[in-house]
Amino acid sequence: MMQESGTETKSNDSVIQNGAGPDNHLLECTLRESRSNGETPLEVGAVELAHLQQQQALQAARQLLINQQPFSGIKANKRNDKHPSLQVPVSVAMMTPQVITPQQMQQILQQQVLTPQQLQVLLQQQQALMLQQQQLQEFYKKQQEQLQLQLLQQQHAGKQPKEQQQQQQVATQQLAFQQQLLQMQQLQQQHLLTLQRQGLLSIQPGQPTLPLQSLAQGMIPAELQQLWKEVTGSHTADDVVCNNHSTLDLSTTCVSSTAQPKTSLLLNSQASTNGQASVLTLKRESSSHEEYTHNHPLYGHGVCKWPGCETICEDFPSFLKHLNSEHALDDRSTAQCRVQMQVVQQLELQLSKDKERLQAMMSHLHVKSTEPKASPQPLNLVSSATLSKTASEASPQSLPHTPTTPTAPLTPITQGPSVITTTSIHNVGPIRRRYSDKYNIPISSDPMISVDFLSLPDFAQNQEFYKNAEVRPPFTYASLIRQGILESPEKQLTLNEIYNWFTRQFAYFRRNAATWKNAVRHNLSLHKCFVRVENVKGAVWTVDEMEFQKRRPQKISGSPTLIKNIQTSHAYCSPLSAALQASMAENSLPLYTTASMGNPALNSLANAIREDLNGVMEHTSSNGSDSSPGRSPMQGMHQVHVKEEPLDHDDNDGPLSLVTTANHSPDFDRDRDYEDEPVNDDME
DNA sequence: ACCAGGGTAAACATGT
DNA sequence: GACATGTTTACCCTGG
Repeated sequence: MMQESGTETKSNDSVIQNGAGPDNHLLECTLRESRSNGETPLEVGAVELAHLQQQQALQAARQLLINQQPFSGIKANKRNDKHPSLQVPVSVAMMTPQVITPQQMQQILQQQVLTPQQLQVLLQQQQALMLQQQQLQEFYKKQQEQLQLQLLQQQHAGKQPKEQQQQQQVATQQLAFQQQLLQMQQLQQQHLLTLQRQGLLSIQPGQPTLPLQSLAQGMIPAELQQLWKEVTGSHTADDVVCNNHSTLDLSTTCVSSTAQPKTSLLLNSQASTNGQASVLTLKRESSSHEEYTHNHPLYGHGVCKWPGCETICEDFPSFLKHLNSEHALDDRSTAQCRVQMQVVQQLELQLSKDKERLQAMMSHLHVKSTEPKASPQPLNLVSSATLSKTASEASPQSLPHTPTTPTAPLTPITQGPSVITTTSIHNVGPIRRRYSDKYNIPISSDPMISVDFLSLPDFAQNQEFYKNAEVRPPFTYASLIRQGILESPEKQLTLNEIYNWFTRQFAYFRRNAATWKNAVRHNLSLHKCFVRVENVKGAVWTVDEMEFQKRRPQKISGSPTLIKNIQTSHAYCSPLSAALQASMAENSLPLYTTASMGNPALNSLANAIREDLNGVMEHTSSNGSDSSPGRSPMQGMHQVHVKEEPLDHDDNDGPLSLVTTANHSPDFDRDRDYEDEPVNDDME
């Protein structure tokens, strides 16, 4: 048994590494490549860039999806280690970090300039973009396959007009989707630009390509329109007339005769390089030449950033010369500028659509983070005021050291599929006091609140977040251990299984295993609510729910905050009252059956009962011998001690039979009274 | 300042 | 002896 569990632990550890390591590895690789790209004078075409960035987004999206499942993500991570993204039919070149990589998001976090709401919105927008890109990419691939198939057919069967038409249609569709992909990419650029403009994201010196391209391609339509007016003058009116839409839909029929067709944009054709933007450039140069010398939107890394140009200019004067000569005011440049405006406009529209879609998705998923109500912040998105300290707490790197190290790096928060809701937090168990306030959990401004548990649906919902986000769960070890045990089908787990549960449910516990495992063992031994039961297979740990309830600090009546929260927070949905539990136990009901736990109605009822009793019993606990603040008022009333009878329960599979006893130790921990547990003594 | 709860580290014992 | 498991103690931090 011991050997077996030991093997399990080892394999589990390896799984942990596989689960967390490749992920980081992938991200690090992405970052590295991005940075190396920024330092490389060579450039790739926009299409290739778009493909690569879309693959990045795909990777991230896959990661998000994969991580929703406990173990599949580990395998997927392994797969990601091999960089399957490079198999896409694009030339493998340098990657420009125009997709907001997790590192960048982490950077944002570290800069502590984002409010949680902002961050949440950004993350979700990014996620939505990634997913949409994935869809487009898949569709694009299908179109590509179809095109190739038809090409083959054509080769064998000879060319026929219909097939040619079909082929053309497919090609057109493909181009359209390519354009969509490019637009998605540019949307992300704009997204990033918005971040930059808001000062939320600073671009490191090693990544000059990013801001330049973003600036070049992510201009706000209003600015472009103004620019357009300045540059084109009388042409503007024609544009408006020409537009089929009220916006800047500059179709190819509208642009001038020398205008590039739509495909030229997405294919990044080597359009002749002369354009009217140079006028503006000159205008700017005349005003503040120095200012734009190193920050010209159209110049970066010795390369002209005019769309489709990429002419190498050794220095800024040569670039200016090139700009004046090649991108002068002519129809072609005008057309290019129009196309760019159109792209920007469509990006704006796309962004608004994506926002709407995001809202719909969130409302569908009952995500509460964007609710306008007070302090609906997700757990991981702490307020900026407390970000630093919380970050150190939440950082997996900070796990081994003491909580007094606020300088620890911020946790790389991987965006999880769900967001922590305040209601569900309290369903788990006691919130770790020192973290609860930092996490800005509105409901628990009183750290002594003891709303808890037995709401596995809610808990599972939050678990989805913690499975992916390396955020330290704000629950005590005892609560987590208990949750893990109660989630097990037999309400009992071996130590190793508890370990596995931790690593499975919390990305945070996939690191520093020695630390938290020690803490788990410590808590198991320390807290009386955890009962060790030996059977043939070995020792398993169970939860003495009454003991667990006893430790709950009860200051409900004395806490105006709590009272207020109770009134305003729909009673936390699910805590099962101790009274109800006791009643169930007395009636030989399966205390921890999944049915009872998964019944929201029952949980609500239990919660109401519990709250009422808490309020009533606060001052009626007549057990004078127990003045422990950790004692629940319920215990004075019931004095029911759920205890295990190992002799009665089947060694193999049967759930533990629960009998009630009348006596128990009042203290939850420290004074663990083993006389109360003759079973264990007997067994040991 | 004190206390309690919680986290972390570590020593130690025991069993495999 | 190595390792897993379990117990215990000590120290620290946080919040009341």
